[in-house]
Parts: sequence; C-alpha cells; structure tokens
Amino acid sequence: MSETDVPVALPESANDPQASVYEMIREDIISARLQPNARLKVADLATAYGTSTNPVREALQQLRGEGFVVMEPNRGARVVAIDEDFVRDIIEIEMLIEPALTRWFVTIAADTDIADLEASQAEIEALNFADPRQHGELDTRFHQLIYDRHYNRHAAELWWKHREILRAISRRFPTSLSRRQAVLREHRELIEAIRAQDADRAASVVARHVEGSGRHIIEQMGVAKRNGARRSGG
Amino acid sequence: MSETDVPVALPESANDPQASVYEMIREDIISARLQPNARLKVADLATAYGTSTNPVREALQQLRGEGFVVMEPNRGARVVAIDEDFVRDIIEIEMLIEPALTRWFVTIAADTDIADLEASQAEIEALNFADPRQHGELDTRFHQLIYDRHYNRHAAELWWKHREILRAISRRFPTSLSRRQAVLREHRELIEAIRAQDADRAASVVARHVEGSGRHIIEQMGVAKRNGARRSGG
DNA sequence: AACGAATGGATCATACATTATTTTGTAATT
DNA sequence: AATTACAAAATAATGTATGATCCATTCGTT
Repeated sequence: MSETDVPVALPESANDPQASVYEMIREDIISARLQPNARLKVADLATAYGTSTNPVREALQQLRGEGFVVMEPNRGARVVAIDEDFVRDIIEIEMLIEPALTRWFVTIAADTDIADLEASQAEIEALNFADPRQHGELDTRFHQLIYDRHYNRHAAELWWKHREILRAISRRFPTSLSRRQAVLREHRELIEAIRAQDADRAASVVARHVEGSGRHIIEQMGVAKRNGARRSGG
Repeated sequence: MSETDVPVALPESANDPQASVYEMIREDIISARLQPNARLKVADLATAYGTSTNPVREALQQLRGEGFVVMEPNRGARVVAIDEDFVRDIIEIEMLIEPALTRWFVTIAADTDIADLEASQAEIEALNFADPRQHGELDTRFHQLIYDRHYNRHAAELWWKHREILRAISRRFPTSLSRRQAVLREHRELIEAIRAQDADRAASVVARHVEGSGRHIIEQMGVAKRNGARRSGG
C-alpha cells in the first residue's frame, strides 16, 4: 500500500438524507473523517455516500475550486492537508481583509446595527462556550453582521469561505480559558470602537482578534498532533 | 424567450484541440464570446465544444468555484457579469494582498532577484505595448517574480487567479498612453524601492500600481459599453 | 385568476469505452 | 542474490451514451 493511501475509512456522514454529496464530502473533510491527503476515489465515494459516480465527480470539482481538495490530472483527487501552514495562510489573508471590511462598516453602522451586534454578543456570552459547535455558529453570525453589509461581495464571500473552514477546524478543538476571555473582550472592544466611529481602532481590534484566533487554532493543532502521535499505535 | 437568454451564440473557441472543456469555456467567458448572464445549458455546451455532458458539468462546477459562473439549484448555470463592480471588487482585494506580498519580497530579495526584475522590465520596455496580449504576459511575469517567492501559497494563488481574470479583461481594451507611462514608471519605482530595502515604499507603489490598473480597466469598460450601446442595432 | 398538462432542462443513475497510472511478474544483467 | 528493464495485468481516472426522474416555466383550459 502506498504512502497515505487511507484504507477506505468508511466516511458515513451519510446520516442526513437531505444533504448533497458535495455537502457530505465537505463535512467529512472538515471533520477529519476523511483524513488529510487521503485519496478520494470516485467509485468508493459513490458507494460510501449511496449515489452514482456523477454527483461525486462534480462535488470533487467544486471542492477543488474551494480548496478542500487537490487534483492531479489522471491521478484523481486527494483531501487537502489542513495543517498549520494552511491555517496560517488563511489567517494572514483574513488579517488583511477583515480589518478593511470592518472599516467600511464603521462608516455606515447605524444604531440598529450596533444594537444587533450587542444582541449577538449577548447570546455568545449567555452560551459561554458551553457547546463549541453552537459557539462557532454564534461567533460567525456576530462577524457576519459586520461583513455582510459590505459592498464588495467578492471580499465578503472570501471571508465566508475562510470562515467556514476555520470554524470547522476549531470545532475539533477545545477553546482555552484565556482564549475565551480574549474573544469576549475583543468583541466588546470592537463594538465600542464601532460605536465611537473609530475605524482605526476597530480595524486593529479585528486584526488582533483574527491573529489570536489563528494562533489559538495552530496551538491546538499542535497539541492534537502530539497526542495523536502518542496513541497512533492503536 | 426570456430576459438574457442568449440565443446559442455558438462559442467556438474550439480551435485548440488540446484545451480542456474547462479552459475553453473559461476562455470564452473571459473574452466575452459567452456574454454576461448568458445561460449555460449543459447540452448546448457539450455539442458546441464537441464533448459529452459530463466534462461540461464538471467544468461548470469548477468555474463556479472560481467565480466565473453562478449556479442556482435546478436552474443551471449562467455566466457571471464581469462588470465594473466585479473588477472593483477584485482590485480592492488585490490592493490589500499585493502590498503585503511585496513587503515580504523586500525582506528576502537578493541581487539576483533584482536582476531578474530588471531583465523582465527591460523586456516590457522593449516590447513597448506593441502587442497587448504579449504585454499582458510579460507584465504578469514581472509581478510573478515577486509573488511566487512568498511562503503563503494561498495568497499567491489568489493573486494569480485574480491576475488571470484582470489580464484577460485588459486584453480586450487598448492601454492609454498615460497608463503606459504610469506602468513603466511604477515598475521602475518598485525596483528602486526593493533595491533600497524600503518595504513601505514598495508596498505603497504596488498599491498605487494596482489601483491605477483597476481604474484604467474600469474606464475602458465604460468606453466600450458606450460604444457597444451605440452600435447594438446590428 | 386558478389549475393541470406539456415542455425544457437540470440532475441523477447506469453502463461501457478509452486512456493513463501503478502494480506485478518475469527475464536479463551485474 | 540483488538490481534493473520491460511487458502484462490491474486499477482507476476520464469520456461517452442513454434513460429516468425531478423541478420550473409555459401554455391551454376552465
């Protein structure tokens, strides 16, 4: 058997009969049920997800366009390696884009917008990280309130794409206590800066927020990797 | 017939028998042979490009991932409108990314790198915009010397994707004399800043370069649109 | 206007053909 | 015996063809 030729680790996110093949494969990549560098054989996937090969082929193309899958001509598809570099790359791009999107929001934010942000933040604080998955959704919604308002749909969609990847990765790891505190603090600080119409401050808070998020994810990935290596005998 | 239901304007970029369906459709979208908002019917495309439907469907998924095509469930694909907003969106993102990539290059550039840049610039000046297409290639190569060195492959690939779109659009329009001068001037200035290890200056030159490029494209698009409207009776 | 049939076309399911890659087996060479 | 070279077989990607099903729009009727 070759290098990382994962032995058909039956994916089985095929619970939701509503989900498309694309969504299921994507979910399985993100949740690491389909491991990094695993070969994605069309026929295997088709049987695993209970469809024909046609939808699988299209799903793989789509996933390639979104960066979840890499393909070589005549050699098929593989799961992209979501490693520290991958996260760092995305975070660096977000550290450029999110502050820019935030600046625009500061210039157009009305009282109702700020009220929405506060309501969203209140939900986050009420949940208090009890459910990682739900926290991820609330946190995403908080930032979405800011970025969805931007006229640059390309940039907003780029954020969304990156966000979904990062959220999915984060879901696999616990959030440290210090990171929890930082998240809440930075959110409050961001709302303050927006209320004060201080674009520079808002932008710098966001940059710090994104960087901290990335740093935390990468640290957690390192922890997981070390643990994984230790128990990889089973 | 519905709104923009382009009447099967036989694409026919099917000259190159080597090119994949994906490449041909992409080329036809970029060169506006497939017009904005045109419906992309799988069966039509298959016959037009001389393939079966399967490769077409896969190509469309890929193009969707790259933003050339928009799809609605059960309603198929359409060519995305490459209008002023589209260009502005991309340019704004590039105005964030390219300066950042450039800063890194300044920190690692060796004498040979600068020599490469100068050689590339010499080629550009020798051609002196005689062939728009070739100029586009040389100009792309010039910037590629800088960006390909970056460790952030995601960012570099994002640049490349955007670059190809912009280059293709530019090819449709002439370059004004003032823009030609600005391009040459800014390239030289960039080389100077890199040689002087002045990251700030290099970054600001690049930002200006990108912005000017976008402004020029958008102006030319406006000219073309007005001309097109006038002769749209034929 | 409301409703149901007819249509066009996307999407999905199969089956098969073709081609490129990888593996495997065998023989020749060192 | 180990290594290299190469042919044959297996594997899997890619392309073709065809029919079924589902969805959205159009059209005719009430």
